[in-house]
Amino acid sequence: MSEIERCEFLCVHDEVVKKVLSQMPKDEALYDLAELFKVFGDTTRIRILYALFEAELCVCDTSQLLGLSQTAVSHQLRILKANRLVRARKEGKNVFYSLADSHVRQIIGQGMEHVEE
Amino acid sequence: MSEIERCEFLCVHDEVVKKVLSQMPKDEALYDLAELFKVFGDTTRIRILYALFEAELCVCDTSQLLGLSQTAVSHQLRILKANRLVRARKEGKNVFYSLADSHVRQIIGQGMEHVEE
DNA sequence: ATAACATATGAATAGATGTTCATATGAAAG
DNA sequence: CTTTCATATGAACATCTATTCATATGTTAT
Repeated sequence: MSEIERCEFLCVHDEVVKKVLSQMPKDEALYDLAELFKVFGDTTRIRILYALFEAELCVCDTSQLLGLSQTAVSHQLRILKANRLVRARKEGKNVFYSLADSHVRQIIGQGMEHVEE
Repeated sequence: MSEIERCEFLCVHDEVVKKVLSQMPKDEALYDLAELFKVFGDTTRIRILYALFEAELCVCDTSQLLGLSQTAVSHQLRILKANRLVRARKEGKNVFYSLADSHVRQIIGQGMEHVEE
């Protein structure tokens, strides 16, 4: 009898396991969810998002505001856009970015509440 | 005149910049926030958290439920606990973990909404 | 005490990720 | 059309992180 089987019969309450298994979202959804949070899980991106809380900003503005290189900001904005967290609006040579939807504020808001406790 | 200065005077609207700068949280808070989201940004940890949505589970249960090694689960639960996302309750040889507070559900819920759109 | 078991921990390795550097694209101005 | 500027992109490098393996801790039962 393997270690795994042993443990299963000792610890697991069948009903609980079945209940949990039946209510777990699909792996793909969980993967996507983790990918989304990964996007929030970087100081640079969080700072960019927070800056966009207050105003729409172009890449150049953002990089100066936050003391980052233009390239770094551009790379991160690309990731934010790919995950539909920001929107881009082109105006001449500039590209202005803004928050994409209300989820961004809500997710960050909840996170901040947790951190500040 | 450096590239940076050039850009600043061309793109930045002083009022906007001042407004954004004045409303940015402290770097420390933003760092902590990113650290928190980093915790959510891993498939294994998300799966563990979701499993705990439905029931309190011991390490062994969790590892079998999710098809992970005991060690991997233990390492991840340690991180979740350090970030106050789960609670531990010792009962004999077993340690039962459960969600720590309502923020966890809310943050994950918001994230799932965004992903499912 | 000793064996069996659940959990935790430390070190090592492999894979992922952010920044930088160099360069490309595309738009406005001269 | 050539220059200047804002932005984007690709490759390389350095750092971080999750898993595994080996082992330690602490609890229960014999």
